[in-house]
Amino acid sequence: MPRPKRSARRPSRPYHHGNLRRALLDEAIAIIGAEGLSDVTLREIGARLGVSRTALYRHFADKDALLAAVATEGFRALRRELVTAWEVGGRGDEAFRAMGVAYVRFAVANPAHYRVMFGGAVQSENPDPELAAEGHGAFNALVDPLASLQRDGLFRAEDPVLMATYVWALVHGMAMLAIDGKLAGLVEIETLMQYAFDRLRTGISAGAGRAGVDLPPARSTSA
Amino acid sequence: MPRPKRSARRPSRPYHHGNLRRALLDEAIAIIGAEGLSDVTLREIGARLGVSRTALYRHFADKDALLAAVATEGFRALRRELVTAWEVGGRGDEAFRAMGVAYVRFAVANPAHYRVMFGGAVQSENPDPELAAEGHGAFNALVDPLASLQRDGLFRAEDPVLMATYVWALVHGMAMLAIDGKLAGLVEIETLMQYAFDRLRTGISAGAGRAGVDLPPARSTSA
DNA sequence: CCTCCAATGTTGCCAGTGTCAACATAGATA
DNA sequence: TATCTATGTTGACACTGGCAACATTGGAGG
Repeated sequence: MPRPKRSARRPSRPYHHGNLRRALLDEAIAIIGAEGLSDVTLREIGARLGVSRTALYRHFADKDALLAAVATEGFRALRRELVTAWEVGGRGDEAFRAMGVAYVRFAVANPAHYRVMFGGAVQSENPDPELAAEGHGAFNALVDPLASLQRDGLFRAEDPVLMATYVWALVHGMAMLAIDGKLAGLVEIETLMQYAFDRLRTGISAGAGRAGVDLPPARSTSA
Repeated sequence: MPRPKRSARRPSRPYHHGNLRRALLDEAIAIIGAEGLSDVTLREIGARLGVSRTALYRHFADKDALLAAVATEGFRALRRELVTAWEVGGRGDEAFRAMGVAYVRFAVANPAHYRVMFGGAVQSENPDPELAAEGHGAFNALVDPLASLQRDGLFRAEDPVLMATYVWALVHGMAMLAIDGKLAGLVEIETLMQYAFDRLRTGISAGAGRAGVDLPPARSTSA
């Protein structure tokens, strides 16, 4: 069922667009957010920008390169969310939980975009250094706070990269299950998060208290 | 780059195949395992079976229905792995860890198939009751042992579905990160698993011992 | 046995996709 | 001003999933 294409070319735009690369990227992200990945088609992007379908090839090697750039933008935005949560939260124990919540909420709020960031559509072939760099950046937004909490004696003093990967797997898993609708009828994602972060804390915390007994009251992550 | 198509139709096969539905399914799974999801094309499947490209439509509504069936088979196989790990492992604490290891290894061994089981290619539209049922079956292979360990007083006595979902998110997250190559240069998946299951155990166990102190020695999951 | 029909498989065709080669245009540079 | 190069366009092509119309068959009823 062919959607009615809006936005035929603006009557009098110059032959050269000026900043087409950026526009293509933004339009792709917009479509992903509004319609979904399957509606991201070179022809559709071109049509919306009033530009021909192959104009894109002057700015990206191919469609995968465009999606890699989309993914890169995603990691950049995600890192911003994480850093904000950490700093606004007070850079402590609770702020770390807030980062986890922010991570999952980002994925749930932008499911298609989040899938592009992972999902084999991209990374398998050409490694795209920019994407890798931005991905590491987002990961480090997790590692650094964690190492800091270890230094403060709040978390177990273990390889912070290993611990961060563990935490990453947990939030990524919750995000993916939520996005793919696998939690329907089981649990609300917010409920799962609160439970998971409690159990996570018990698992990695260095604090006193017997295992199986909750640590001091701590909860406030606006949920 | 068009691959050379092998297996032109066998000279004298009867017009009616006999059990084409099963053959289509197996061939799709075979291609997914050997080449990847993007090589699963109706024409390719037909060619390999020496059957026309649209024969499939007498057995599946469309390509998504075929993939849903593939996913269903995947959940069935996964559940078998889990149940085996639990029973062979002795239905105890260690057997539970073995289930986790088996889960992640299944995904890593069959990455494309595992992606079909999740990944939006399938479940979003027509719910496919068979797929849902088999998915719940695999999930219950996790819930039941967990509830059993709770009854034995080994794990915290909490909503077993909630706890199982938490565990599921963790193994799913590790599996996806590994499959998507996001762990490259960070950690080996087996190392991550061993660490994660130690921390998980500390988090959900009801046992004595101070938090932050490892529980009694327990490790043997052939890794 | 024959007849007929529903199930199964095939062929022709269509719209839609990503991509390339050849061409067009225009901003910058000499 | 002349020309060069970056940028954008047009016309193909091979490939995909899917439908409609047709072909072939095995089996059920007479």
